[in-house]
Amino acid sequence: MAKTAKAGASGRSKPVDKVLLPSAAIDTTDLLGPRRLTARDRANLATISTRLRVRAGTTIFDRGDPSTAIYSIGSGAAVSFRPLARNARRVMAFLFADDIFGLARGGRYVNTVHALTPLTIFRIPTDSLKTMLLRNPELQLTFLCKVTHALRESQRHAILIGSETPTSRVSRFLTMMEQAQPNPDQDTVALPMTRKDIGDYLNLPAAGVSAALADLSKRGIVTLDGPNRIRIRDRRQLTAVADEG
Amino acid sequence: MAKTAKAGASGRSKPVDKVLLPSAAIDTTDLLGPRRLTARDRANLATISTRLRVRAGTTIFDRGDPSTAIYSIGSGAAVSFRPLARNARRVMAFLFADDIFGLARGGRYVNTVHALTPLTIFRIPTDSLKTMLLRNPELQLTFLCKVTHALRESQRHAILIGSETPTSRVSRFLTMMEQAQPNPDQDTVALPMTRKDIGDYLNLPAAGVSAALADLSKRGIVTLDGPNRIRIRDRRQLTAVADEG
DNA sequence: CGATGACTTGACTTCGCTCAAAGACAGTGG
DNA sequence: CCACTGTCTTTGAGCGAAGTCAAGTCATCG
Repeated sequence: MAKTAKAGASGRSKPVDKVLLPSAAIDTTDLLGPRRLTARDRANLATISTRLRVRAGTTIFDRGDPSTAIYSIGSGAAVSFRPLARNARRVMAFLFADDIFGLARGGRYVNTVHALTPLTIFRIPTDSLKTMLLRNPELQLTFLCKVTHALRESQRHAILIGSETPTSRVSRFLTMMEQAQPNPDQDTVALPMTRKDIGDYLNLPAAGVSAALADLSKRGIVTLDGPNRIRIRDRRQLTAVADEG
Repeated sequence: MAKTAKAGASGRSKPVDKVLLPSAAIDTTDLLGPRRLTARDRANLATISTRLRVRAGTTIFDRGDPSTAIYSIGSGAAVSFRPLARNARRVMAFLFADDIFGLARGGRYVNTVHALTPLTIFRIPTDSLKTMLLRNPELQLTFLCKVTHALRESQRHAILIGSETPTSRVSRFLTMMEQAQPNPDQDTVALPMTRKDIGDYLNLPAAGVSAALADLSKRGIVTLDGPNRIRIRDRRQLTAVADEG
């Protein structure tokens, strides 16, 4: 390590020797590949979690609600978003089976979570979970890895938002959705969310999402089997468009 | 919980009943306030970490390098970024004292990290750390909280990038930098990075950053004590501009 | 069968990016 | 001590792309 590089703060700027005091953010760890929950872990978690069924359109919790539990998705799809000024919102993530949600700060949920489809979820009280994690370091490591993975996803999201063109963003989004929810059908991607949801995730107006999809369609890269199912025709071009944006 | 809401997928779109298979992302946990390392934790970590000093401009590691350790910053500032196509890059985070970095995937670092200033860092081999975390669940919980915090920061970053106007983005950025590196001087913010660094973080051209700062300056909201030190004149307006973008 | 909500499409307008040139320092070497 | 050089920064002009808005279509639901 420690290769040379163009000076960090040269020219006009003083080298700014040490400056700067403590902080708290992170960039982060990994420690191991994608750890899956073991059968025993699942059994343990089952003892402290309750299973719930909710209808499509339900709000699981709102940003600002007291956070007493975290949740895991058994089946279905949900959307996690943050309300912004001028009643806009930023969609932070789409959630599918095995995803965990319930990010909190200061005892309050940070994001609002909506069910996009009928959902089965597992509710795990925070304090029980904490006790269990402290008694079971292996299980805790699994959670650490899961959060780390969420961090990587969030970073991909930040990159996604920054992509130049709308078409590029949508292309990337399609490949992400395909990875997130494995093959319901080969070469086909389910979109259980509205164009506005997608737009709020990609930082695009809903009309822009439509336009980008139309663009991809005209180029023969995808076809629309109804508004909520996309068929990928040319995977190579799709990733090409995604990358060069 | 479970309030009603406008139907998730109504109108033309079929309710898309359950669909969707396993995945791995997360939204996430918190479990506790910002846990600080205890004196004993620090002592323990000291036994497996080595202290390094690096010059400004040094590359600590590149994206793709084998990841054998994670790092913690003792003092100084660094930037973590990801190279993109067309030799652009996306800055993922600016790192200051007490921040951890070294996010990896599949045994490779995900981001490149550059020293912006002279740096003292602590190198912690991954496998030693893993062993220690498994033996010390309390310490591991601290790490879990740190990663969770990093996740929150990354989500803020995603929101930041999506902010409408350049001026709004820069305003938000200034308040973030102020929080990240506590008061070197009241109402003053140090910027140990170049305009291009800031732009690559905010998804703005360097010229756009300058323009936005000039804008804030003309409005009397900030003044520039040299290019690398900003003085905040009107905190109320600053946050107002940040929010309404 | 009418109403609602989602999606699509097109025209207009504006905002921000691209590009280029000038200005300002810090460090260097004479 | 001073001029030089390279880098970073600032500023301005022109242009293109993308967001806004509104109208039209379609499917589903009551």
